[in-house]
Amino acid sequence: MSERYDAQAIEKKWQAAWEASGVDLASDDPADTREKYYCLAMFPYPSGNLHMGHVRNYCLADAVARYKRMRGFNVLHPMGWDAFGLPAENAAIQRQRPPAEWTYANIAQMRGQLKRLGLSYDWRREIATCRPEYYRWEQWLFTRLVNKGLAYQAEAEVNWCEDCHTVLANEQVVDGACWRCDTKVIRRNLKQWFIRITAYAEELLNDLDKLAGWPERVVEMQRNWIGRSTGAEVRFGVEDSDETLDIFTTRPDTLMGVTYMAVAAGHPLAQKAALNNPHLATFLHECAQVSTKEADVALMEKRGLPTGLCAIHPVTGDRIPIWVANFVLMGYGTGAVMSVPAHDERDHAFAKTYGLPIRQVIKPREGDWDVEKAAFIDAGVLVDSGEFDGLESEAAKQAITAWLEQHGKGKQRVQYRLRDWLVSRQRYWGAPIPAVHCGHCGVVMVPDEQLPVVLPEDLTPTGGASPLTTYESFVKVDCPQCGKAAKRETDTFDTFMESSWYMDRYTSPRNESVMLDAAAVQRWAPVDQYIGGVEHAVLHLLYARFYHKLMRDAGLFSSAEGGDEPFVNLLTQGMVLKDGAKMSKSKGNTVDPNALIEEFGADTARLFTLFAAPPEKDLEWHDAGVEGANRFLHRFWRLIDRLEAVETAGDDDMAVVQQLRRAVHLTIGRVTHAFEHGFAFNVAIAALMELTNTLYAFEAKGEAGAAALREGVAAVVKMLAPFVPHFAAECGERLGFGKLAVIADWPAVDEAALASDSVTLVVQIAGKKRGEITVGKDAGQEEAMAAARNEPNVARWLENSDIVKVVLVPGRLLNIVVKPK
RNA sequence: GCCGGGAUGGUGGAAUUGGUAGACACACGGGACUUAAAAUCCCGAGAAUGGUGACAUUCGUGCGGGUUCGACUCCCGCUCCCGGUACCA
Repeated sequence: MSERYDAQAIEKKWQAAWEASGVDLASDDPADTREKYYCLAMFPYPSGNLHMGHVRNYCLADAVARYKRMRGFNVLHPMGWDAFGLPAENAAIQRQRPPAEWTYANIAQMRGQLKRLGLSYDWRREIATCRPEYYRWEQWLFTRLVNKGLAYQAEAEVNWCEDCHTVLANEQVVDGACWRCDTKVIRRNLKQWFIRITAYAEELLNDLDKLAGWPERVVEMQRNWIGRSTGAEVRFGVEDSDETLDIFTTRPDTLMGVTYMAVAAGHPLAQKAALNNPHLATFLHECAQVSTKEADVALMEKRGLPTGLCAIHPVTGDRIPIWVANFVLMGYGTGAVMSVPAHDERDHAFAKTYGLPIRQVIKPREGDWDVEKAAFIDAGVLVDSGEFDGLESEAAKQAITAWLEQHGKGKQRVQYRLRDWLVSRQRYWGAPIPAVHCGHCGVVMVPDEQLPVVLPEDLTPTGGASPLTTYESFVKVDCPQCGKAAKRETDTFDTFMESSWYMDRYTSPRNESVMLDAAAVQRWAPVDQYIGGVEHAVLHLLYARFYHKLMRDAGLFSSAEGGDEPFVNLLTQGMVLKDGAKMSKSKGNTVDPNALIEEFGADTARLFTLFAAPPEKDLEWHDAGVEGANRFLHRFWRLIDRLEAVETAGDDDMAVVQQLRRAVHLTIGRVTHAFEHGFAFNVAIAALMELTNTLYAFEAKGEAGAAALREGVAAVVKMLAPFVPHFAAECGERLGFGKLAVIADWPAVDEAALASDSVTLVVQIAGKKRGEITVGKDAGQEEAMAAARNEPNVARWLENSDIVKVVLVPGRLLNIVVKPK
């Protein structure tokens, strides 16, 4: 009889053993012939303490990594820190200490927590993105993008607080006001850095087809985000002016139905018209008081005002009033749209509100439609469209676009919803943008030999403008080109920059001479399995795909070496909830992983998070379930006690032994399936619990029974290893396995043990279950029907009916369709 | 608003992807062991009706329709909840 299962002692013991043995390290040895497997969980923001979402994410990934090692792969499973970001600045403001201090302390704290969970990382490869040896390569790549014209500066709207004199993140705008001082937020134009992701829109869209290992929903979200649409660019004239008003429309077939134009408040025409129109100027000012959040813009009341200007219709030459509308966005398309109230719902509502004319130019192919009542938005046949009358919508799109092209008033164009990536932030705790502003040379990029531009780590933000802007030793710099006194750029990069390439950097994380070592990329990339929250479905995952292609095209690796896509398979895990809401400090519904580990041990925490819900669904936290997971480990521990005490003097019923072996090998098949398809670990663990119950119920009487029992227990131990590695290792030791054997090989299914001569069929009468029969495994319809008629309940149902049809699903069911006599 | 997803017993969830709805677990109830409790082991359980009972019947996967021999699963129309919405990460 062994001692009670002592999680704390066991976990300490095995963590030390694994660290000493180096089993978790990924081998770069070219002589290592094992197939590679790159398993990556999204690295955390070092916010202070590990939360349950992290635990779930990393336990999932660790189970995959450990399983793959057991299957003989050379596994790369790294960890690091997405260390720049807003929360560090917020903490710094509150504590009046530099964000670097807080960040490094958090990293140390969280690293300890990850180690305590027994996650099998190759810690030699740890990355912190706030280190200059990491972000220098981002700066290096960025200067190349600028040279290629893939990065540029342009004006963009930001949320601005007049009082704090600073740019606000969307998160810092609460009900249209500054979160700190409650001042009404206004939109302001600033010169910003962009990366031309739209130049890659087509490839990012097309390569979605390569992502067969991604959830369909994520692919769909990216497809919609990129939002490719084909339409026409149309050039309207402006009355009494040389200017033109360019718009894009996906419905050139409705061109003859335009009754007004709508431009954004920030559009030059609107600004110009407001100069001698105080009423309009007031309206434009009001429009600037909505945050830049898309949801805010979309939900606000649709309002507008005429500019007094008129556009000239490119075909008819008609005068068309130009309105300013608050729902037209400057940063999207050309900042202007043509409005066809008869055939667009939003235009229709706007026209109704302001009494604008509604002109029908498309009719349904059959029947009539009253456009005064509602917009007709489907395709149809053109009417009141002059020479285009009678054309179908599709043909009309072609014809009208062709006409515009012939007359130099437009052309066919592909438009993306995707906008260029705004990468500059007016913040301190981020990677410096490697540019210098020179009075003589203009904007000059920092040359390679002066990289990295190191961020001073000892500043403390106050909540106003970034402390970098007033930090002389940072700002004052000689122009790299002419040598005269110049000013350093004080904007920093969006933190998505760092998280967009870390997956590739992990392949050669310590390389000081290149951003990526092509040989290392070839060895490890792309990531075979990426795991992280659904909330990253679009932004992070799109930027990372983009960045991978940028690095490829910068010549750091070829398609053949690193692939065109960074992540082959993606698992998007659900959130951890409590009382129906996402766990968060502000809601006060967090569960501290540390307390859990101290009370029950890391293995219990691991087992519960994997068992409580399927990985891709949200996990509702209940403390009670944790005890259940712990109880299972204790129960299995006692099963080994029972195995050790088994007596083998008697004789076993071989049929029963065979049945046990069948259960064991069915379970091996089910658990293996979970690892190979979809990672439904909750079901895999349930299967292991079920088998444990079966093993408990089995009583070995002789050698054969004892052997089958031992085989079953050993199989469960091995299959538990990816989930509860310390526990499994200790059980393995009790069973006499070699020191590292438990984490070294995966049990195989013995096909012979699965064989069975008979099957149980459900018998249905007209689709309702009325009984069960046991027949030979190859039984045909006649044999099954004969057996069914022998079932009293089935026979009773057949008594007063005629059989209309019989459906036999082999191995599953027999459905007898009847009608009353 | 737009894009994506979800809803199954008291609870978390399962259902081989159109074939026995509720595996496994939690909570609960009963029994065994114990002086007692804890722990452990065994058993029970969707709801309703009938039957002493084995059992049988009806209803049942958010709501309303449809397809099918058969629907949690597919189609059409809704409701509510969650994620994203470009400066949270």
